[in-house]
Amino acid sequence: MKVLIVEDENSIREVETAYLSHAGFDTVEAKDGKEALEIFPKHKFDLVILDINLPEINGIAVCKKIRETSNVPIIMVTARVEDIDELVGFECGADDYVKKPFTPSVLIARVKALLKRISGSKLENKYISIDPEKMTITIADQILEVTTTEFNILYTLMKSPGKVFTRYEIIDRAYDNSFDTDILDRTVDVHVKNLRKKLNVTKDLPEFVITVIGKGYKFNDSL
Amino acid sequence: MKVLIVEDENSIREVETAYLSHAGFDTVEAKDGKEALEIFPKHKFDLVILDINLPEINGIAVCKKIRETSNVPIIMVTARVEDIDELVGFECGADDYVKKPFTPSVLIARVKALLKRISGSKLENKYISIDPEKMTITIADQILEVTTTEFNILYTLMKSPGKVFTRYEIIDRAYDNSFDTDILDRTVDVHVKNLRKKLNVTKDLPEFVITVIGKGYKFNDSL
DNA sequence: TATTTTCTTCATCTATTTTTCACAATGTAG
DNA sequence: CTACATTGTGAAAAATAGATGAAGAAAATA
Repeated sequence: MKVLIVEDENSIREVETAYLSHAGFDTVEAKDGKEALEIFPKHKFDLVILDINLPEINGIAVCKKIRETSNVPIIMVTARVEDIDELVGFECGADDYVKKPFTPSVLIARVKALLKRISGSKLENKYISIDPEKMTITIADQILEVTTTEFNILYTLMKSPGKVFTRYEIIDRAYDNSFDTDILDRTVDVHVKNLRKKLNVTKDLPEFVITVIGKGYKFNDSL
Repeated sequence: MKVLIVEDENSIREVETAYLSHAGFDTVEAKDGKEALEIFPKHKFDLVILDINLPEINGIAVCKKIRETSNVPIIMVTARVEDIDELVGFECGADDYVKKPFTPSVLIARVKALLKRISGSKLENKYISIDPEKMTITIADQILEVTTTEFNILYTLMKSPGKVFTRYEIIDRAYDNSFDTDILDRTVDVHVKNLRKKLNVTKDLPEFVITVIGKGYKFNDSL
């Protein structure tokens, strides 16, 4: 788990880094908005912690800029409560707000909570919506009934649209860490077949699960 | 996997070497920047760990010098957080930064993470972009459909632009380590032919895969 | 325990890819 | 320029990979 910490005050930034590292996160620091935007595309961050009052480019602008290319979870940090009030009304795309001063444990708690929230959150596009909490798949206003395995496979693929998963990767992720699975990779084919049949509720639907011959499957990322 | 460790303090260098060796890496040590630049071209390193504060030639200069001839992954190490801040903004070409003091396990984790990140990362230039994760090739905003073998061949060549690969080297690398392949080398010609046809999406494109008569093929490195 | 549902395996069919081959085209050395 | 070697190419054959239906095993439910 990689976190980008954007904060101009050295002391605060170091504390944030120290605690997040200690909590097992990989951290990268940026001391102003310009630097943050330079660093951001060079890594694959799972979360961004962003101070609002930054020199040069302020946090809100950084947040909007990041949102142009990424849905990475963002936590905004500020000393002024008024900022938070404004921000919440004012759509900047952040996922959570934390008020300074905060204790490190509060920050860690918020980070973990956000990651958990995001990781289990709905995924949707124009055609399909999938809700892991309710374990439902909705297409064209129809709620589909799929099995747990089918759901997990679709959810795995859909979390990273376009990324090609091998059959073994799919087994690893869609089955609850059951490491000793000596399941044949061909089993995935059968689940995909059944899933496709269920997803195909109306005509004119695009192909959701795409076969990548010689590799595995991916979720259609051109939707 | 061969790692070059550049660090002037004996005790730290020894610890780094010990842990990396234990983790299965082949290590070579250099105790200053001058030595590093002498040793570097003599081996084929998969990664470089580079201290910033070195006598004579500092780490940043070493990094830039290495970058003139190689894209080897580089991890910069420093005791001063300010260094990292500066560096990240300041393009020196390193791929990751680690703050001293670090525990050995942190170093190993970063090394592994970096190698993983690099190994599966996108390659691109002005004309073409190739994404191993999505297994896609993009030219002039068009996503091409190529087979697994074609993709692997292009990816192999593109990872080392300008380097000439014999047909057998291509077979070795583009096929999943299936050593006992008794495939004719001319098969590569056919794949290259088909690949070229697919890459040729618009006019005015440069030649991507170049024939080196009597040797093999290389990726055009003048793009 | 009986019943139902889900999961896995297997055999078969179909689609796609990979390889080979023969010949054309091109490059190279004398 | 000729003769030889190497590469390009289209098409057929061979090999591989994926889709599918069905059946038994396993798991969940009643």
